Amino acid sequence: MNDPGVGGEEEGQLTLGVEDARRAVRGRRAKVNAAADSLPVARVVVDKGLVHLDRLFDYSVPAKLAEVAQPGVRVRVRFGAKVVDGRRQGGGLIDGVIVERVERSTYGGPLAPLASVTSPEIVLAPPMIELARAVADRYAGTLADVVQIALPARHARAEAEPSGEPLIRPAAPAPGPWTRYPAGAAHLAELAAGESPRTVWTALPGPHWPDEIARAMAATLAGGRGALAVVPDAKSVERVDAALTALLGRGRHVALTSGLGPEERYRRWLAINRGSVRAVVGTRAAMFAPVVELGLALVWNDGDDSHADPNAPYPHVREVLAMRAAREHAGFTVGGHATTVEAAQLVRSGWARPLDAGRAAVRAAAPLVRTTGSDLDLARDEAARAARLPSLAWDVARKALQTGPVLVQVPRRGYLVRTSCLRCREPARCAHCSGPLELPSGDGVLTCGWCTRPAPHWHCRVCGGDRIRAGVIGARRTAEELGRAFPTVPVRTSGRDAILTTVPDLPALIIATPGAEPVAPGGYAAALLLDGWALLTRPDLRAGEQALRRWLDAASLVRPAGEGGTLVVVAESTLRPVQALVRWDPQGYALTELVERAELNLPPVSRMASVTGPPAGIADFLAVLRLPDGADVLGPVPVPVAPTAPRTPAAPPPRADPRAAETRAELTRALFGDTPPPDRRQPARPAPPPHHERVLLRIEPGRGAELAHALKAAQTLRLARAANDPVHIRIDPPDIG
DNA sequence: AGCACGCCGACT
DNA sequence: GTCGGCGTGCTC
Repeated sequence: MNDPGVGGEEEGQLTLGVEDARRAVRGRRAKVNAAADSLPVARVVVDKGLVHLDRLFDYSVPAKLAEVAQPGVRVRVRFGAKVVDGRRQGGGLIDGVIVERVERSTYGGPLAPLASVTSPEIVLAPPMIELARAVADRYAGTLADVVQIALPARHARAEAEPSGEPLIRPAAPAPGPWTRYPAGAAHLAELAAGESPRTVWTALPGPHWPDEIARAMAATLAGGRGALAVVPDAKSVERVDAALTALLGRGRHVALTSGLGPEERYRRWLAINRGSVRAVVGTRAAMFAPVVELGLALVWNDGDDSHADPNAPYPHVREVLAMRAAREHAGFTVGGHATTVEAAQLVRSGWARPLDAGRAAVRAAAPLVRTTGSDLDLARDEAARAARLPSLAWDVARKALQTGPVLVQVPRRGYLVRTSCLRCREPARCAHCSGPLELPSGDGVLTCGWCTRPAPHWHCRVCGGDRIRAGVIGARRTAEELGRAFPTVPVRTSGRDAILTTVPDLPALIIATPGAEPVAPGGYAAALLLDGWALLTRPDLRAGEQALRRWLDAASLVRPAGEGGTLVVVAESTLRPVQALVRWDPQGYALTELVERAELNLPPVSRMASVTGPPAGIADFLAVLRLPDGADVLGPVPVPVAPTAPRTPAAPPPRADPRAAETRAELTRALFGDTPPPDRRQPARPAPPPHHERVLLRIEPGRGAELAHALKAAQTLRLARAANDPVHIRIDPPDIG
């Protein structure tokens, strides 16, 4: 505790109520612990403790902290103390942030004083607190949880350094690659003029998107405002960072990635917070970067999983940035080679407008896309057969390898597959609630995974077929197999654990999983997208959308058709995502998907939430829940106890404390000799398998806030009563079949 | 979540 | 009697 904090608490002091304190001040008996003269109460969000109870705690502000204890500063407070004879006992020091200063407390009891102000740095200015509050409400979470995500750890040394003067505005950049978009230059001009356009940007295939992001940011800077871009991974941060450096030089922007150490992270974050730097590119956590006077909030590739924060309450970058843009009157862009259904909804609702290039420009930039069925039509060549490579893929690869590298995209292992129509492969859905139909291993009755209704007379709502196909993932082609098929060509792999960033423009086979594709500076001569159907039959509402996004991302690394670039996708050419790829029409796909989701009452048109926990907890939660009119309850259904689930009650502990039992045994042995008394405990019953349930809640469009509010109220009520059988709430659950 | 108060069974 | 088990409730 030799931190240069400002102390306010004397050891063993008598706690004064606010009124007492003010009387003391008035009576000119002001002692060390007298409360501040004006706004003597600080409302504090505490960092630990009441994990789920979303409350602020009031503390009195000692006079000596009156100036420094501003809203937004970090403080230390005593928490959890007991009052004995008017004296506070126990209670540890915990971290918190002052949310506001008020004249009087609504709390009935005596207030403890702020123990100290950790530093005068305002790390959570009121607008950011309001944002955190809104995000917490949107996701039925707590302010403390959101603050924890938004604030980086403090580092005293970084804080002691000056952050430098804000730099002068750069000149507006040339439109550069934006000239390929009819409205591109105008969009930059709007940003530079201080306007706040909201756009859904469908990026042309090719390597220019980092430069395009950098130019949009630079235009915003030219208009005197700040810009924030959030991208899915460190690799993408590097690309945008490089483009910004090329455009602005050094010192005008920062990159925020999780790879930074705590000191450097906090140093950069402070530079942003202090207004020294106004352009920020980063990964997920950067969504809360306190850019001064935000003029543009941009998210790239919003369909990527990494944009969903893994910490409660699981805010999504796209949603948070949209909220920020609205609150801070900033421009907003969601961009990618693909279009998510959520982005399409932003356009359809009129909240954002499309920003795209038109058919001719797309045709000029995209590779030739060809499709081939998966298992039919295997190549005649012996080695290609062994690698299960269709003849078209084989031919294209062989030819392309004469002019450059060839990318082979293989899906990762471990996709679960549910049921689909045998004829058209449309996922089988429940006629009542549109949930995914599952085929239990025991009996053969099709059952809805959401509402548990059986579907014995299912028929496909697309083609009318009535035969079910239970998906099984075929054997994955390996790099070695491909290597044998092309023995003279170097084979390199890029995947989860070893990601290649770039590969030279030389003939080589590059095997990569989705998202890990390296960039070839001159573009790949060809790309093969294998196992397309495996991506498509994943038990996920977004399977088609995700597959298309991964294909488009890979396809964007291939040379244009005019330069011989060719893409082969191994999947049924009649499937909608495949057709969307062939036509290079991500927006059309997203729009169709959106219309369908609306018809089926599925997200993001309807808002959904899941509640997971032990059956007793779910039952109690539902009993307590006052659901808004018209909301649906689907389930509950049993679910495996997820590793991410809230504190799996690890194998029920033995009834009695084993150590106590042991010492007692020792004691009896010492007292009564070596013969232990008969053990009267019940013979160990086999522990019941851990079992959770999940219930889905659904509400019509536009009423998500009501649902979140009701869920949070029920959660709060239960937690106030007892902490038994805790349940876990998640708005926008990612895995709803 | 911690942590304390408080009310029932085994040992002395 | 007294120790100590964890059920219930509070934390500014």
